[in-house]
Amino acid sequence: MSEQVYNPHVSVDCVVFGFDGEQLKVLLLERNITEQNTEFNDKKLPGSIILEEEDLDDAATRILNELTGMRNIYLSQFHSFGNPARTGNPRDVLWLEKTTQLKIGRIVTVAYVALIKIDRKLAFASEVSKAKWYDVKLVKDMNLAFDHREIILKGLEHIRRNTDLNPHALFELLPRKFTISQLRTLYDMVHQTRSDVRNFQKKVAQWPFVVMLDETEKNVAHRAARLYKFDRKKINY
Amino acid sequence: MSEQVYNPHVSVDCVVFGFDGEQLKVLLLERNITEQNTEFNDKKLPGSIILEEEDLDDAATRILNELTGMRNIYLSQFHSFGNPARTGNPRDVLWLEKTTQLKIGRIVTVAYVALIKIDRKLAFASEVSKAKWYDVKLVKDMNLAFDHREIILKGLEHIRRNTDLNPHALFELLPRKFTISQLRTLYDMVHQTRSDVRNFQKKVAQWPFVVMLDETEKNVAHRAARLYKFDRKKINY
DNA sequence: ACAAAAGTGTTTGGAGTACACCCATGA
DNA sequence: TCATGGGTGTACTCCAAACACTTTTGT
Repeated sequence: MSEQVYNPHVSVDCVVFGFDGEQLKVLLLERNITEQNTEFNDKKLPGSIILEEEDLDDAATRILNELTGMRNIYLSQFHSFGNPARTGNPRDVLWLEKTTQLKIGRIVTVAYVALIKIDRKLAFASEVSKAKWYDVKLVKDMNLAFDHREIILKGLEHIRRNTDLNPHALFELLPRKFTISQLRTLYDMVHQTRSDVRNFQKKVAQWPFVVMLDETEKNVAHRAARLYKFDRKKINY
Repeated sequence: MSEQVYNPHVSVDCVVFGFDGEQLKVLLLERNITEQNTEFNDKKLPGSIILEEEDLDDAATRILNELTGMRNIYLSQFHSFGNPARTGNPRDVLWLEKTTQLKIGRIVTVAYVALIKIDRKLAFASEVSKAKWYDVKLVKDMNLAFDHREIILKGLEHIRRNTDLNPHALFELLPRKFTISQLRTLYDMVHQTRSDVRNFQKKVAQWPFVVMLDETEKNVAHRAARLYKFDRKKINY
């Protein structure tokens, strides 16, 4: 394996979405900066400058693996951000130079969306910084590094458009066995709609890739819901 | 205005589409390289490394303006390409270093799609290289620099998906006054379909932004078709 | 008068939407 | 038995698709 030389001109950021059964969440890292004896806290997207010999998709995969310990995550590139002003905040640049030990000028970042099952216990093996899930609705009022707010919002837009055309992507966010109402809640969350229970059942019934299991929920204080699974092989192209 | 310093790590490439009434075309530059007394010819996308203080969208706008003399071109970023192997051909790197006078390593390129009316006389003011329209169907068998074939094909995919959702973009490609059958030919070209004449008329009739004019074609050897125009203000959001 | 493309209606099936009640389970 | 969410059917509307003949114009 060759030496790990970084390329300090291009980075990759990942907008990692999860779903806890009720809300759409995004995974962010805490950043604590000590400046002249005062502490400053904000959040940032998981991301990194790329390696000199690394493809962009590989960089995104690496970042997610370093952060969560997972492989085979749904990833898709959605936009690049290169406004020179995005590295215009001296706090961000100083922090970067400290953590990377490199001289940092302008950085163009390529942003990816990742969808993961929130129930998998994440091995947050990583760094000093801790990863936590935040409700996407809170993003617009959070303190975020660089232009990460803009990136998150554009990532959201991207999955909305995208799951319109391929509903399959949604299943990356659900547990392996799920109920129709979990699916409906998620669907409505991303599409910003409130769909009718009966009509939604009909819609799902004609998705061949949603298959009914011979199982129901356990230990719920009401009628137990039927469980379903997603079968990728049954997608019709 | 500040000095024009280039950033040799990031470039922008534009996949410029046009429509001649029958075929979908892409605008390419000829590249002639003399190597050890033999000439080598191929084509490339209009593109350039970015300026140190330039946003990505601005770079795309600049490139198109330098090439065509036009402003207000429909432009949309669609993907970034960063495989280290994309600058793996020594011919490409030597050519770049010669034309830019810079030491070139790896370059990540951000690709844009542009749609223009082929009937506007392009002021191909530019460079030594000449721009010409090529049928997109020929792209897969052409000699292209870098990974430009891949970029063009991905750009095509992008406009297909995109004009599904906003048919408006199509009108960027048509002359100001057009017939329904020109619109239909174009529509079928991008969607790879053959739509029915009558059904298509009905579809268009309920697009408020396609407005009928009190004019017909002139000098055609058959019944003259009615002309229409596109009215951007009548788009319903 | 002929060649060439323009323009025009009707029918059918499938998908989306609106809407209200009974069912199963645990507490 | 009650509270909580699960699960089901019908009627209407709208859109997409299939399909063939007459009209206009130039040569």
